[in-house]
Amino acid sequence: MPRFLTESDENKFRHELCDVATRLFTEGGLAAVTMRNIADELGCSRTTPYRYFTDKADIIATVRAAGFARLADRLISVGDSDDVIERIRELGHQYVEFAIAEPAVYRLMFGMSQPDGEPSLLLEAEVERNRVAVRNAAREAVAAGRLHGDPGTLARLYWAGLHGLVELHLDDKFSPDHDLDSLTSAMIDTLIAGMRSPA
Amino acid sequence: MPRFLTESDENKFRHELCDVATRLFTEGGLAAVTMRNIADELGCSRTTPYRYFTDKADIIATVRAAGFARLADRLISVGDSDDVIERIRELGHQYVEFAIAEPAVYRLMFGMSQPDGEPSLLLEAEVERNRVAVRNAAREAVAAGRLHGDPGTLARLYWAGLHGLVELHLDDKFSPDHDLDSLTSAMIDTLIAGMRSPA
DNA sequence: ATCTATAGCTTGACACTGTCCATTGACAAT
DNA sequence: ATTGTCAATGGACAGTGTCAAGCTATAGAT
Repeated sequence: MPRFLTESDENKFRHELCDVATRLFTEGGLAAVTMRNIADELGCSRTTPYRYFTDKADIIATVRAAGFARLADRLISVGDSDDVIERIRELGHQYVEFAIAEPAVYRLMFGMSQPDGEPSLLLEAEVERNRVAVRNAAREAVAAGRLHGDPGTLARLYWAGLHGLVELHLDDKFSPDHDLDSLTSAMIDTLIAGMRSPA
Repeated sequence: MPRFLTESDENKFRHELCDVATRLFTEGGLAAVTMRNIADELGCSRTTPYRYFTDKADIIATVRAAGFARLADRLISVGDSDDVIERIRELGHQYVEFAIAEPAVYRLMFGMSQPDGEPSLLLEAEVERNRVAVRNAAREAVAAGRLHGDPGTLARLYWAGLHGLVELHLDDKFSPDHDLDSLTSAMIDTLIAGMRSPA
């Protein structure tokens, strides 16, 4: 009988490949993420990854899923402050901080949604973790009477506002002289202020 | 002396190629936008476009610029209503309507910002037209005393909120049961409400 | 200790991409 | 009619993702 791969062996390889792909993308953009480059960096043949991933698309999806996982960890790490509003503020700042810390990955996470084939379940699960992190914060604020409206709607608006801010900043769509930090605070303040008064 | 190309000849070819590329992208995604496909659709050789465009990147940039031009036309077409706030509302709805009308182009416009080479001046100019359209509306509202804050900041927040909403919708990042129209109204109302009270 | 069946890896193709470059074709001025 | 030259073409070339056949090394059977 030949040598068999432990499940932890598979996971280890997948993890290492994911790290390499992430680094290649961060350093050289999508053009640098090539099967040959990944293989060279990993010290294996160019077709070896096909044992562990079905596609190159599968690899990209895994990199994106890992990014969403790190973002969700950040959002969840925002502890229960005594002030619910303050917690929402901190959550927003953590969101933007992640985007600034990993701009390349952030753009890959949101800019590569292609309606091809069946979507990665792992990716979908990690996105959901982010959803609930924001939704929980909104729900608590509404329950505490500090915000008014449908928690689901409020969560979506909050996420969208922050995401739009980050994307336009990363794409340099804003006028040249803008400070993302103060703009982030302004967005958070404006949204929260708008959510305070009953509809 | 050989046959020379009129400047209008060049513009005509460029325009037709841009239309073809836009259609190919809308129908088959980025993978369908290939020099050979464009050439076949245009009835010319695969290298002929290189007389009119420097690169494939130049072609993509032109398609994006045309998209920004159509969006800017929409935003500018929002007439001076007697109510400044109502004008801002209508501008927001027009923005989202464009994204829904041309989702593929919208994603190309915002999802293809690569820090490669020198940026297309035409593209930059069309983006600026969008900026001023939103900024003017914000400026007027502040001048009329209906909104409070720095007009530039308000314009950026408004654009970012709408853009984030559209992107998360197009990328299916929201929970399954959401209505973009009502979400758009909610975003507009929330932002405007938050911008009403002095900071 | 030897043999063998086979999981995992590798190499060689293939179709495809964008783009350069030499060649061809067609036309305006002489 | 000749000619000079711009525009268009088709043949390459390096690069891509991926399939398929062959190779290697090893775990279990003898």
